Amino acid sequence: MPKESLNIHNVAAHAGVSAATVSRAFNFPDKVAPATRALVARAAHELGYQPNASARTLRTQRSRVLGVVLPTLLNPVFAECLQGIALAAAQSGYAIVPVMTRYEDAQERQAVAQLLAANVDGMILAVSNPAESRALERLRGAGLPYVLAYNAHPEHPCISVDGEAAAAEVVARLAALGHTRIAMVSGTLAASDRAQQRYRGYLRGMAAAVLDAPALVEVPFVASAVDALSRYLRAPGRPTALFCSNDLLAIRGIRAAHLTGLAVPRDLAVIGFDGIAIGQDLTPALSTIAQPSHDMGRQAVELLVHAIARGHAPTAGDSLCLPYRFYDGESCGPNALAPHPPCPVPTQGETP
Amino acid sequence: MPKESLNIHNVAAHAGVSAATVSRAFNFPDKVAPATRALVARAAHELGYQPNASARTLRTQRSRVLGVVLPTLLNPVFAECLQGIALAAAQSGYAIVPVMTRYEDAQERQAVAQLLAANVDGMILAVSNPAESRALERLRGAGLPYVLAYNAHPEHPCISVDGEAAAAEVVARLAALGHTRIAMVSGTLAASDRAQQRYRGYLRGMAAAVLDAPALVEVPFVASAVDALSRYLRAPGRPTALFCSNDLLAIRGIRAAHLTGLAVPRDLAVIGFDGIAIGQDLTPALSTIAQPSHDMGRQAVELLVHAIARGHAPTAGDSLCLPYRFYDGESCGPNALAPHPPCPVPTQGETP
DNA sequence: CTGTTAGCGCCTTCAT
DNA sequence: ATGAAGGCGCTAACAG
Repeated sequence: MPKESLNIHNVAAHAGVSAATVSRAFNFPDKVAPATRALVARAAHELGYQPNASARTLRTQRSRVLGVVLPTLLNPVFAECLQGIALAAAQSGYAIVPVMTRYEDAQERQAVAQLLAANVDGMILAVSNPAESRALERLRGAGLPYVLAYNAHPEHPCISVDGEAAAAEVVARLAALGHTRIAMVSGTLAASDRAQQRYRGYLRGMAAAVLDAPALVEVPFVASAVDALSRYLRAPGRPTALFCSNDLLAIRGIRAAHLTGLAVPRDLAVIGFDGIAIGQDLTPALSTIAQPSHDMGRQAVELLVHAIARGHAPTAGDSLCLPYRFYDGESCGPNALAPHPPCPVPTQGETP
Repeated sequence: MPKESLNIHNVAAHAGVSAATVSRAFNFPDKVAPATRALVARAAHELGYQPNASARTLRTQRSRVLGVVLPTLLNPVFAECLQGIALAAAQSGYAIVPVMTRYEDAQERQAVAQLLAANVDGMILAVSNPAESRALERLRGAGLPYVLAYNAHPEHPCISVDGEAAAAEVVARLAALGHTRIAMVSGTLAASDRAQQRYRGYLRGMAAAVLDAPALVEVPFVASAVDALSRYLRAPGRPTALFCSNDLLAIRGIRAAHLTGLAVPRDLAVIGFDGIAIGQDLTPALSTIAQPSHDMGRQAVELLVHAIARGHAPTAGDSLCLPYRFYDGESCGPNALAPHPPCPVPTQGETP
């Protein structure tokens, strides 16, 4: 028997008022006489009373809970985002219920179903592919307010960064540093619209620099990424620069370089994507495109909370494209093998 | 209007049965005739009906929600643990509500109060100091099932590892490698019983090795850890080995060493604590005491879920001390300045 | 300003 | 095996 039911009537009795007054004292303090309010407050405090959230939710149809759907917390970028979400939600008086989906569509659908049944007031989600997500369809069908994070799609409300522009900028910087053999590394491309977006940017950047783009290096299993990349770097005609679609891959790329006897950045420049905090404490410090993960979480919460307060779900028009920043770390440098000294890097640093 | 109320009566009407039967069909399928069950299932499916969690919670006094109180997700060790908790909880049919407290006691208390009001069935928490936690008092007072994670305390149910033994083992290994000036680095000691436990182990290990223990290096602010440690390593009489009370500090210690011109492990051996996944992909790969964070989360959930099913809260007697493992990475090596070649390392590798 | 009343959606005896 | 009825704790009209 973990719970002794302590309800509004107990407090009402203890304070010598009616239950309705206690309710009002909690929800609309100004609608009750100061003296009565104090009376109720004291009674509640003495008994240690807290309004029952379930009853309140049942009655008002508002739970003050936000659902959060993320691929995994094993990638710090999502952990940082969830931290931002948690803080912002707490500040707005919302609790959160996170569900991890491992980048799998089936898990995403189940997560949405579960959160729908749990009466959440809204959802924040990072899905593998918004364009063909059954989970999102279900969500729209339910008419529940939601915002995508990291994903970008014209028909959904999204908090994202312009990954394509960022990737193109990375390539431009590498090209300016004298690199010509610039390879891109990603996880399973089909599993992430973000990786696809970055790959488009990479191709665009390569075209702009009039460089041949070698085949994309797809590393399906993170556990074997170091081995796969080591093998890749040992093969003839290896690139002098690696653009990795996320920081975890970049870190493994650096490790692979070391195992292969290549010094970073002297023999191989490595640039990541995400800007996870730990990257800046590594040696070499990670060069990367930093997304404001914490802020993305915060903004997603605020968009959602405001929309809920306004009474209608966010729409694609509410989407926000947040600025990214290039962290010029130590894992990226000029091409030591270049025939000519590199020209200065372009000055553009942020999205418009 | 995000929700069209779709209740048990709608389904009952659609199926041509009573609401009670629908309820039973969902909760006790065997208590209803197979034909009726199918009828209800079809009706529910056609209407897209899902039982309302709040109403169910209100009625049954069971929410199937677990509260989780953690310091921060910015430290991967907690993110990994939460991932484990989330997976295990999902498997057991529980949702989770995490709250982050930044190592602050006031936040811990508020988190517990919030989760109590949210009607969670149980809580998993990592607090800064179980011995004098007001939050835990409150929790015991409420009689709600809970388990501590990472913390170890004789009067609470805990899932932990023997940090003291682990720390002593680290020192023994370093001593065996010829190190005599072994320093320990931690965050604010007062803010973490785990750091205190590890410090005790360090002191014990130093005494056992008949070595003088230099003063503890306390690094209160993580942001300035690299600077602080760089200064420390530049001072005369610097240690040849650093035992850091967590991996994040160890990574910063390695960075500080590089900035100071010290090679790791040649000039400075660095050992961390936690075993965060990313540590194994760094160069040098992190030597550390690995805690089974994922498993700790899983076990905490299982302990709690079983206790809830049994009907009474876990007690201190249910505590579990999980085995740790020493990851022999590349950030730790023999003392190059030692007068004699080091003896072989001890063979013990795990807790009993 | 305060009290009375009537459910929110569900589960669970108690009858049938 | 199924149905009828009451109430979990709370809030929102409506009276007074």
